[in-house]
Amino acid sequence: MKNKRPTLDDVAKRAGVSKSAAAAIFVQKQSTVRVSPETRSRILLAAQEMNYRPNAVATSLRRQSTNTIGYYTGYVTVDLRVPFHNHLLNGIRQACDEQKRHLLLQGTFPDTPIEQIYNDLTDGKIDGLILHSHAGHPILDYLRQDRLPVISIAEKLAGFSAVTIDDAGGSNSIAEHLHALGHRHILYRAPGDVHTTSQRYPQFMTMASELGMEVVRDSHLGSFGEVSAMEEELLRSGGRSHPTAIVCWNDLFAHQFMRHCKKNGIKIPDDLAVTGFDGYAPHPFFEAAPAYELTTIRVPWVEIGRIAAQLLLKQIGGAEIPLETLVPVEFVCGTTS
Amino acid sequence: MKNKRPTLDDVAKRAGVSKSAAAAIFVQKQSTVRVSPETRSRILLAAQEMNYRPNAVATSLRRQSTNTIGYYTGYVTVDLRVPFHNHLLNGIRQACDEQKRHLLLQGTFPDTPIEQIYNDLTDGKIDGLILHSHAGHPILDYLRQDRLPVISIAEKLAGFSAVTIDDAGGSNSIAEHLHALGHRHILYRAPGDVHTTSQRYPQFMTMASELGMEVVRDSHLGSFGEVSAMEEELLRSGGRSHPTAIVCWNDLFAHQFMRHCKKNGIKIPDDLAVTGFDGYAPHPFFEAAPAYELTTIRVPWVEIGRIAAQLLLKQIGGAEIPLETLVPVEFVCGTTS
DNA sequence: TTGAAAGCGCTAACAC
DNA sequence: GTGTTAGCGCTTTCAA
Repeated sequence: MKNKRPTLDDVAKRAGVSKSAAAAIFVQKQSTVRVSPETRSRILLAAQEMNYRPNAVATSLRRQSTNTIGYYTGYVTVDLRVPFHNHLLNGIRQACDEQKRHLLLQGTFPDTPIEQIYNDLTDGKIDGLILHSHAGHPILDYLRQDRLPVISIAEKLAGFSAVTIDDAGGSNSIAEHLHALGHRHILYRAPGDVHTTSQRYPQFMTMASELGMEVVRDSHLGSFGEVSAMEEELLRSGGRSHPTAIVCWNDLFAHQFMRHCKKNGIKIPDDLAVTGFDGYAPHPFFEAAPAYELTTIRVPWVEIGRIAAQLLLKQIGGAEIPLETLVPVEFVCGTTS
Repeated sequence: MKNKRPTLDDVAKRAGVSKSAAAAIFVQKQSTVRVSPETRSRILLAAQEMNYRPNAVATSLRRQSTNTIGYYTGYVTVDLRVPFHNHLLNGIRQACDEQKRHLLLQGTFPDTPIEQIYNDLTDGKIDGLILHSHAGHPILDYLRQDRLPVISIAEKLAGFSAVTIDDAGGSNSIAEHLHALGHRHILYRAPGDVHTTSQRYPQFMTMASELGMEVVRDSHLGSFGEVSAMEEELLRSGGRSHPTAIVCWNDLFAHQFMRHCKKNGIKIPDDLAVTGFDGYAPHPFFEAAPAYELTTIRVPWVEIGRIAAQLLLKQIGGAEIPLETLVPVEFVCGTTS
């Protein structure tokens, strides 16, 4: 039973027809070749008897396309347990499902040389790439040399179309919200080196200044938002410019901070208000209710993944797609402010 | 810049050598063909000048293997936001990374006809499959006809190797734990139609009986573990056989139940003890602390994914692998019992 | 050490 | 309508 798999040739021979007659029946798109109903059923019978199924790799080689798209992040290796990745990839998958495409997660670790990554991305296994990276990342120059369709997530990158989110609008909402609550001294928690903050922080600063709030930025944090010595210091000192609200560039940093507060008996929002950014909607059924309902900006990452994949597939199909597609965000008032 | 990509032929021509000489240099495994150092560098130079990279699809066709494995679940469509899926897939990815393989998530939705799924799974795009399904699922018969290497997750399935978890041991631990706490009347929450419970429930029953506990099973639940009318009834009635502990076949059902308790003012664990099963370890940095620390059985799904992928890759490599690999679980005492 | 040639399994243009 | 044929880009055997 487990012999070599039959090829189109085998089927054609058994049905007593030529390869092209048989091919015409299995080819997705309408072939120019016409087959009489009688021949057709003879071929189908033969195929069934032999348990024939077309070989996708041969088809891909011939057609120069694989019906598969890829995802690459230039930040870290993909850990699917991280909400950002699983939400985004879930959206990408949805779009793939709808359009009967496949999603390839290439194997790469942090120390894979860039040429190797470039190779893997452009060696023909995928028809297009969803890219989560930032200006200056070495993969960009490589990809620009290539003809592989690419769409960027969350960041505009010269030479590629992008799906971006309304970081500015979200930052404004938070500034206005805190101002309305009477906060005047803010601590902004963000890493020094991550590019996403480059959108969120300046806008928040601008809006906060306009509203007459003072902002201190702490960028000496652990890469997962652990509380720094400077922060501890600032929180201890009870002076005039003691911050009353902690604005975090993302939810993770907010949760890290709240963990610290819990340990140290700091009451939220009575002693300090805390806000985040990203607002991964918990899965309606599968997630436990979080301990705090964070005030945050909800970014619809699932939807963003879907939109990006849909646009990419259009582009692969030869259509022009807009250079930027801005996805709106939503202010969510929780119990931490 | 963005011309057609050069082929091996192009490189060979430019270097003034034959295709096979050039091939010998790019082929992964040691070729029988030997090339002089001088020729070699001439070829490499030409390749570099033309920005040549081998076409993976052509290689796959020729080699009849793709360095890619797939994942299919026969239960529901893959929602990556569900901890079970993202933990398992994360483990699979880890193994793929380590061995420089790729992971393909095929596009399928619930109503895709089974033949279509079978086709997608066995049309040559993947070298092997990680399967999460149950006895009686129609895909099994199809896959058995094929030569595609398959490894099953969490369930023994005739004809395939499996990575299983110690459901029995975990169930025993819970029974003993509750017994030690003095519980004698238990409500067991499980769906009627899911096969995972077939391992957990009978074992729990056996152990509970041995210990002299009484168990009522409620299987008339919503598919996400919503509380049923019978359960409400049972909880209201305060008779002798009123359950004092609720054992859930998985964490999800436990969380659903606790949500109900919270709404109805039922105190845990004072009024009722609750236990789960699966215990997805929260990601150390990226997840908010859950509202309750559930007493549960921790199943190392990430590790299971890794082990399954490693075994599958061995099998693809031609090695014999054990028919069953049992992964131990760990009792975790939380604050809900 | 190098080159020629035969496929892997399929598609599509073209001739009958 | 149906069959023939030339590749897609690569690997590998075999002969030179």
